[in-house]
Amino acid sequence: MDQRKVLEELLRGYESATQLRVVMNEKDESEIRTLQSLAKNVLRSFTNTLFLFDSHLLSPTKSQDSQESCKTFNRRGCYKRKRSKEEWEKVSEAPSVDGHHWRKYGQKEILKAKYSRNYYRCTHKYDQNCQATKQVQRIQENPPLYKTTYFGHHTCNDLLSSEIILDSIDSPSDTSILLSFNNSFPAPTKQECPFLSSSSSSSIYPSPSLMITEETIPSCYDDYMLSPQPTLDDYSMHNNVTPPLDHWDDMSSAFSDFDIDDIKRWLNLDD
DNA sequence: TCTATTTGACCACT
DNA sequence: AGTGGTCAAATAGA
Repeated sequence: MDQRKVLEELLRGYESATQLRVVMNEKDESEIRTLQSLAKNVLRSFTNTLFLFDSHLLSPTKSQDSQESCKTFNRRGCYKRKRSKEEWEKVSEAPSVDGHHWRKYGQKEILKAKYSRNYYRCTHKYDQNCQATKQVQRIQENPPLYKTTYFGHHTCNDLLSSEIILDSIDSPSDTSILLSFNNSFPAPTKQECPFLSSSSSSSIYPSPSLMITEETIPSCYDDYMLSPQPTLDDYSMHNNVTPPLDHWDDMSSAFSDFDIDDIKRWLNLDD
């Protein structure tokens, strides 16, 4: 599958939806409320998908082949130093909320680093043999910047990782809309995206199929992916559900890492 | 009591 | 030998 064409198509849809929104804003609001809602969902879907591409494709992934010399021991402190998993980094103003449940298992002072590095593993490491881990390190004070390095993909069945929650923003009676993913297309995946399925450990990465289904979901997951800012001070609290966004314009702030220009630049550069 | 975090120890890697 | 990744006992909190 040509990822470039997917991106270009998504960009077209995104920009069309944006224009549609502008046009609708100029009309009688009461008449087009339904259309507005639909347009919001369309635009949000494009935004979400572009966000995925932005963070997954445009951020180069270092693939680290492991040292087979690593051995597993039973004694304390013995471990496989490097796993044969992919790794990738993400730098953000806040420790990224990625929709997975992590358990901190270590903290180290790193040489020449101002801040200590925190080590996390998937909560389902043992019950579901999920090998995903991540390291979070603060790299800057003002504004706070955190570098998160992910190792391996989730193989656990984590609810938040397998479904995208896209409920309507301004219509309380609306049923939630889930954006489901399957493994139809080969594409990279990252844990920092709360809405990307990672249930497969195969080399075929999950990719959004833009299949939208309506389901009722627990309210605690409402607007999960639209959380504008995760808790900064205590990363261990990153599973908290942040308040829902009430305004359309908050969409942009919800995707601090999503840069439409980055995607456009990437498309041009690759020509 | 159960679960998550902290932290010192241990060991692989360079 | 120094550094960094992981383990697991101790501790904290719900």
